[in-house]
Amino acid sequence: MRVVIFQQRRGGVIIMSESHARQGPETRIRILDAAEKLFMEHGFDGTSMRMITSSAKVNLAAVNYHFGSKDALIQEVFRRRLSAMNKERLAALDALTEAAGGEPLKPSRIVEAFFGTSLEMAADTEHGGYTFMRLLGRTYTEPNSFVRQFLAEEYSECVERFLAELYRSLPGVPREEILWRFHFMMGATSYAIAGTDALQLFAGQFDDRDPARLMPRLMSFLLGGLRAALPDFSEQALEHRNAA
Amino acid sequence: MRVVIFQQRRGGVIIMSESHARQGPETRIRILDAAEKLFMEHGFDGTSMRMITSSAKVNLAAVNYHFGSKDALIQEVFRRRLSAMNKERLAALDALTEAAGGEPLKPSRIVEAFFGTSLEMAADTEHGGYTFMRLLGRTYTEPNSFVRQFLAEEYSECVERFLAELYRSLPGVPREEILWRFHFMMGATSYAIAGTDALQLFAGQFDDRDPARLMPRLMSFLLGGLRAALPDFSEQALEHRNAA
DNA sequence: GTATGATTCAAACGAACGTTTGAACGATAT
DNA sequence: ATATCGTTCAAACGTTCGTTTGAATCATAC
Repeated sequence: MRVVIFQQRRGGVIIMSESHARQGPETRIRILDAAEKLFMEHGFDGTSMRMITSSAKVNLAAVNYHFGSKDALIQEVFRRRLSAMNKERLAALDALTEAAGGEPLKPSRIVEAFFGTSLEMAADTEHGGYTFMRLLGRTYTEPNSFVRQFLAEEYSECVERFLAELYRSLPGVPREEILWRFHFMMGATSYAIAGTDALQLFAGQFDDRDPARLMPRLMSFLLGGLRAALPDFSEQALEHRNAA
Repeated sequence: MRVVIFQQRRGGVIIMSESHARQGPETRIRILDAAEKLFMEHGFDGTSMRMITSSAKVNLAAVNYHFGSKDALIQEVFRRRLSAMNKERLAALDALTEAAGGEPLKPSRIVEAFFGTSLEMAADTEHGGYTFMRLLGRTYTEPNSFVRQFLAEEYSECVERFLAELYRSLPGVPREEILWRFHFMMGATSYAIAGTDALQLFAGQFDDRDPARLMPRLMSFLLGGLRAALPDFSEQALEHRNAA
């Protein structure tokens, strides 16, 4: 009767390094990489254990041995990337606030620190960053997935700090509007990363997908939206809608 | 040996009206409504035939009898809504161009005609419009789904016409930039509709979800992004990224 | 009333699913 | 050499999947 403690994951790094790879790279990593790619392409339910293990060239039982279950594997796929990404974001924000010396930051700097990190990660096609960012984009829109709860916890601290800086940076703008616009910015960024196919389909002559140009393109759009004139909630808007 | 021709769907309306509803509303409609809701909540793969038929209170075999297969059901879920929505969009655009009498339209009008239609449909919680728009939002981000091909075909004509009007409306802006910004606008709108949970999670104090206010909110953001200053592709941008 | 043809129904089909099992393996420690 | 322990392996577990089947059920046409 073998008992495996899955909470060993963190300390397990030490064990792993002493251990021996029977067939090439570490099995855990191979599984995570394969799962990440397949989850991005086919979703969680559309990806079977057999697809993952055969793609990673490991035995079918390896996932349950190393991670415990399919759900636990999903969580680990997100954990290993999200934590680092949000740490990078917070570090960029810390650098900005320190350089500003107590003064409110420029909105453009805040937006660049947050969404620029997304784009940089998405530009990394060599180490799976691109794959992961597309997976992240499609996971946002899955309402009932248990991953949602996980994402919220992982994001909350980071988003709270960036929102606080945005509030300071735009003192004349109601916080509710900033919150909404932050939401819109996330949507635009998510599509910029994940939805290239969608754009390509109804626009055949579409060539310039140079990731180096995506950054200034997206930033122009985001900042234009963030600094746009405030919405008009008067009855004029209602008349306007009825007329249309 | 019973033979069922599934291509009867269109002419089938006549047959259906002569027919008799053995148990309340038409079985087809009940299935489509239940499937739409379940697909939105759990995705295509996460929704089983048994979930659909038990939710619609019909026999398990009813889906295969009326639609032929699960995939065909998925297509029909989209077809019955998408066609009407894009027709409405094109009608709105026709009304605008006619009123303008050959002159280029104002960008704000074009954006309102396209994305306003999305919001209006999403505001309809009584007839399933809201459910469908959320389903649509999550389907955009599923790369390998066969529905993607279907969506592209259904959208292409409509998007082409709106893009053409945007080009005419913004003669000084490179078409590639307009295309990208249209893409960004689709992302922001999709999140505005589908991603309310995401926003709520990391912003607990979030109250104002009044759909009547969403329209001017989103329009301000979209137009601000569309009319933003053009991106700077000079080497300055690269230096800037290295500095950050 | 009887034949017709569309629809519903309970039951079953083979295939694929996530997971478990116990033996085999291989490097390290004694 | 032998015992130990983490890992891999082939095989099987019970469950659920989408789909099919053939009989039962209904309103209509004759």
